[in-house]
Amino acid sequence: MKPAALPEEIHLLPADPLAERPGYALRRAANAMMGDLTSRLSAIDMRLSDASVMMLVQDRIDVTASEIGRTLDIQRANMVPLLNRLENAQLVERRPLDKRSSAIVLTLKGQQKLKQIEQITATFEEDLMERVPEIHKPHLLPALNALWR
Amino acid sequence: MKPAALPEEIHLLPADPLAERPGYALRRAANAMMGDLTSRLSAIDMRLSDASVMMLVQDRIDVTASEIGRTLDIQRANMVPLLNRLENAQLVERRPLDKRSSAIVLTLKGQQKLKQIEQITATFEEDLMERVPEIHKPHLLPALNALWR
DNA sequence: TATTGTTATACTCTATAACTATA
DNA sequence: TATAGTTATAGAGTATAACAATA
Repeated sequence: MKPAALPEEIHLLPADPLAERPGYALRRAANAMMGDLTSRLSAIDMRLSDASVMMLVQDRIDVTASEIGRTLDIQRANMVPLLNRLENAQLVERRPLDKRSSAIVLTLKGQQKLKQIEQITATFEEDLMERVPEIHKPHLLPALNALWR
Repeated sequence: MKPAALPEEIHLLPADPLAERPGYALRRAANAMMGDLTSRLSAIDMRLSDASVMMLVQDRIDVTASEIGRTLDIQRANMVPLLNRLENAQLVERRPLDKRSSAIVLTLKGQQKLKQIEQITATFEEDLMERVPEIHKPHLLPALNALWR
């Protein structure tokens, strides 16, 4: 049985019929979100993927480039230029674990940059969730995570 | 006040701390969704953007390339190769409205293709929503639309 | 004067294949 | 034998700037 339309949808005319499609709405929402966050992070010379790597590295010890890639769904090959950029900016270091792999660790400068990243993302997430009506708010994250985890 | 954690989150250990971030979850969910749908649509030689254009054109009369672009957030310049592809595949026609703009209309073949698109997307959307726990389901679409509309 | 369609181009992100050195 | 790191490259998708013709 189809659930009844929720209050805030009733008055919306389908000027764009695609907006009723969950896949389309998901795509547009993600694009809007990424555009906004990309622009905010560019103020501190960070890309989305840079920031996600920095945040992941913080929480783990002896994490390798391959592990980061598997966790964040970034191809192993694409981790190389990404980490090179971060290393050239002296934000991370490669510390050899054995003769073929290295732990990626934040430098002091990297830890400072991470604080900026966290300020920006915290404000960003507030602004993001502020747009969502109160009734829907607690459902968004678990619904999204159900779609990919 | 922060709402209490919902039941299905309680047992989840934050193996990936980024999964608690709504922006990150939105990005991953959208990527997973797009990968799936892209692969399904490739079976009938359609891309995501092709399918969205076909579905939009169906519902409107005398819609121009520029209007489609504005509605779907596709640059005017990028509409040209897209529509050329669809026209070469004899799925749409350009019907001159005046001396500078044309209405984009589905051909008979295009209408048949659209039926295939609708079958695929309907099944896709069922599979997509099936992954979302019942309590969250009615909240997903309105929450997503609040993020970009 | 603003808009449409168009061309050409550049840039980012992502994917793939292959290679070596090591576990 | 499988995996880590790397190189090189190719492909999507998207963005920008410019132009002629027309509203």
